[in-house]
Amino acid sequence: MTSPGHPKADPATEPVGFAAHDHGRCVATGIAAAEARCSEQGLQFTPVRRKALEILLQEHRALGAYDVLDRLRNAGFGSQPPVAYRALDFLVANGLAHKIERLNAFIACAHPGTRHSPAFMICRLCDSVAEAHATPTRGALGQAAREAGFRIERTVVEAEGVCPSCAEKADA
Amino acid sequence: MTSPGHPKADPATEPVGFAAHDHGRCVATGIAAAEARCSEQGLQFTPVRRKALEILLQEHRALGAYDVLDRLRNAGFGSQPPVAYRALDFLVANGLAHKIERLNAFIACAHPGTRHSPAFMICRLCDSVAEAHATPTRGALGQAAREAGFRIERTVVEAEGVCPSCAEKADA
DNA sequence: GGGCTCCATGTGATTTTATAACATCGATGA
DNA sequence: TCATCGATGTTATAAAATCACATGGAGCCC
Repeated sequence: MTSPGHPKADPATEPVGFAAHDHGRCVATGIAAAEARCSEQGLQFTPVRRKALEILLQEHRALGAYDVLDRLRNAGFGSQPPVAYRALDFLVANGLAHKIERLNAFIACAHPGTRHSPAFMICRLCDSVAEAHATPTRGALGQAAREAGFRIERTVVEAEGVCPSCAEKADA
Repeated sequence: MTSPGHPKADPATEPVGFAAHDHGRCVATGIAAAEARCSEQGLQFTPVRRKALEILLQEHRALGAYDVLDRLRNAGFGSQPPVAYRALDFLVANGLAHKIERLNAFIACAHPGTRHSPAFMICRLCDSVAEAHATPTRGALGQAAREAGFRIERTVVEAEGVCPSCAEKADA
């Protein structure tokens, strides 16, 4: 079934988002962007919410709500599912995180502040997830919607496959 | 495929998949296509699997696995979750049905037999679902994948919004 | 200050969705 | 005959998400 020999990537050392980068900076800019957005819009960026976003920003992969809950509990917050779900719902509702439907899991938004329809590339070997922009109204789906008279409000676009670094390992 | 354009008032005709059509025919052709495909590929189109597909074909909306399970039970099949999940897994694995990730639910394939990347339009008001074709490698996502070196194997494309018939009702 | 509302947080309990683990049975074929 | 395989069935459990309700602080009006 699952092919052996492809250890999960270590998020602290692996190229993430499929490209090497200064990861500490991701977290800092993510939090800063969230603060900016919240103060702009009069939203409460409370401690749980901030911590939940930090948790997501630590990784370039999607975390299940219960993973987030564990870490929130360890950080001294409540320990029941609604604690995590409420924080995540807030982040998602305000464009600071996204839900990956295919994985029933959540990831910090990689382009906070900009209005966008996200699209995701999910590596089935190392579980890393990269965010790209989708253009739902263009392309085949947009055309089908126009022809059918369907009004698109929101799109889920997720590609599953193999990321470059896992493909390289597989070749070797 | 089903051709539109029936005069209204035929009880077998209801606007589904956002367009009026002879629905009884959907079921019949769906089952026929499945039979063809299975015999072609040496797959066992067993009674539970056939019934599960029939159940999905009855509706142009996505059914949860437990809805399907209820109906299978009523039809005399086993009553435990794996009964439904296994039948649904078979249908999905062989292109006879799709899972709508956004809804954690399943729908019969509208284009059985043809290889395709499905895309769905989900009405949030009446829960109807229409299937269209996606062209994942074209468009923004395909380009992002090529640039990143990501190999796409499978895509989830789901648009949530309002179908024409609900939009009309809302206007009124 | 007192009382009010609003909203965020916390809890226990439950529902919904999905899998694990194992027994049986019929078809196939050595 | 009997070994194997795949399909079906069962019980039990895991994983994901929500419900219902209590508490507590921030802001506000009087």
